[in-house]
Amino acid sequence: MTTKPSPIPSVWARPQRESDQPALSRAAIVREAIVMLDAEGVEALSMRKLATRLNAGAASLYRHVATKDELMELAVDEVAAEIHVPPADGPEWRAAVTEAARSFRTTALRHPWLPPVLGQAGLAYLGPNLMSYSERLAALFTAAGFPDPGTAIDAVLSYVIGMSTTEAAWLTTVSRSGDSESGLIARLLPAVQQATAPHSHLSQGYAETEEAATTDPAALRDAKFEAALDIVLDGLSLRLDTPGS
Amino acid sequence: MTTKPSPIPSVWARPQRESDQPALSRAAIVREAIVMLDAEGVEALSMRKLATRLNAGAASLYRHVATKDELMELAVDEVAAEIHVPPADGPEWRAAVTEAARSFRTTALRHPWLPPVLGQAGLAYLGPNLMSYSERLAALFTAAGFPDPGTAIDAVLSYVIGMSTTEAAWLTTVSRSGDSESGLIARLLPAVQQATAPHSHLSQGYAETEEAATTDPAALRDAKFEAALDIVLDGLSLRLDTPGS
DNA sequence: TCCGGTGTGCGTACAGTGTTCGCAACGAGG
DNA sequence: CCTCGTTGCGAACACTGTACGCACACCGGA
Repeated sequence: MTTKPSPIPSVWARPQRESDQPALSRAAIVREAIVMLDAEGVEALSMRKLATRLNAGAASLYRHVATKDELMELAVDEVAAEIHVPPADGPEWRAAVTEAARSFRTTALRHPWLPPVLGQAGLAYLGPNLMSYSERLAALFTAAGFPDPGTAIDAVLSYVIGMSTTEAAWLTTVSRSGDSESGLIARLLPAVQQATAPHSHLSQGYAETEEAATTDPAALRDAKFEAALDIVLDGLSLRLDTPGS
Repeated sequence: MTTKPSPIPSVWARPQRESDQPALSRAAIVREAIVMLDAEGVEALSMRKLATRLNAGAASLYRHVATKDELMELAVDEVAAEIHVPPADGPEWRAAVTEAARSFRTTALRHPWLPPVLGQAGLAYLGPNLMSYSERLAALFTAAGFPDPGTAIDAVLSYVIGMSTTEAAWLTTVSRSGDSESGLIARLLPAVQQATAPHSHLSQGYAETEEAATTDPAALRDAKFEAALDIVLDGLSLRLDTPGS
């Protein structure tokens, strides 16, 4: 109100191109969007808040990005660049695939908004970084000698996506709760016990949950990821030793 | 305007409890929400539209449901009741698990909004139907004699979730495109070819895509699901034959 | 030196969202 | 008959994503 009281064009110091920030570019927008997503989650990202953070007006963003969905696709692909896949070198395929799977997971957990967005997006899959990720995975499996690399990719990638989705959802609720992971587990324990009470196998299984409150939950999640991944990789190795069909 | 021009309380036929619909209940709300979600997807569901469909005002819904997120959790759990798991009967575990996996997938594809919501939801997992699903899965794996049923569940469930998420995202884009599945594939082919051009392994792999335009895409998806599932199940069977550790 | 044209920033407005408040009408119990 | 707790809801609030159109900065040519 006090800063711009009159529309008098008798302006003294004109805008003079406030060169604090290096202007406004698609790259800068995407970068800052990712920062916001990481910090506060999907529902905290609004075009207006993002613009304010960039010292810009909301409408300005639309000069560089067609729509919020497109911005999301760009963010997804940008983040996909962080996933590391070892080069294809034949016999060491198991270690390499394990590394690729771990890298996907850590990226997904570093950006917990990623899995659900991936699950909605649709055509973000055509982004260059996601493309080159798939490409490198395919190269790895063909170099290893798999007769049907496509199915191999489906198996391990689906597993990794599913596991990461579940974990990311959990991490999101953790950070929304404002509590630590073990703290939330402890607070949740009564509810879980009550819910699992009528289910004999579950109450037995969720005895682990009690452990999780004492030991480090993150380490336990790591172990679970590795264990189930090993199952999938075992299944894969069968396809390699007996190249039937 | 013409229906309620004056606030005169000289009302003749009072509301008289319009008994077309059986009033308004949490169950009815959730049911109708699922109908809307199935028909038009997540972003088409708003409290106001939902209320209108139930011949009610928007605010009325909040008498039966605390928040939209809670409504979503209820919808997720309601839909989870459709997933079928065969009873645990020992040696036939492979067929039974396959059936459970297929049932999860068909449910997810019947309600394509489910996977992304599952990935955001957080504590929907404590709903009674999801609980009993997990319970029946656990029963199945323990009856089969797996030394570590938890990891077995992780492996197959993560795979199924990941695959269903990807497929559901694809089906969502298909239905948003207003085209048929093979029609959309055909229209998308140029873009895909361009995107995969610099990636040798991918352009080879996506040669299948050309097939998909001619043959039935749904059948092809079914086959892919089964093939990768078999890999996971092979890995599982190893854990059973050699009960190491 | 001026002069258009092009691209960028953005104030404003619109239609829609989830949710809250407070009031009206009802059915049941005393 | 009169209360009381419950249910429905009109209106309002604080937001959201996005379209429109104007103002201004820059730049190549005259």
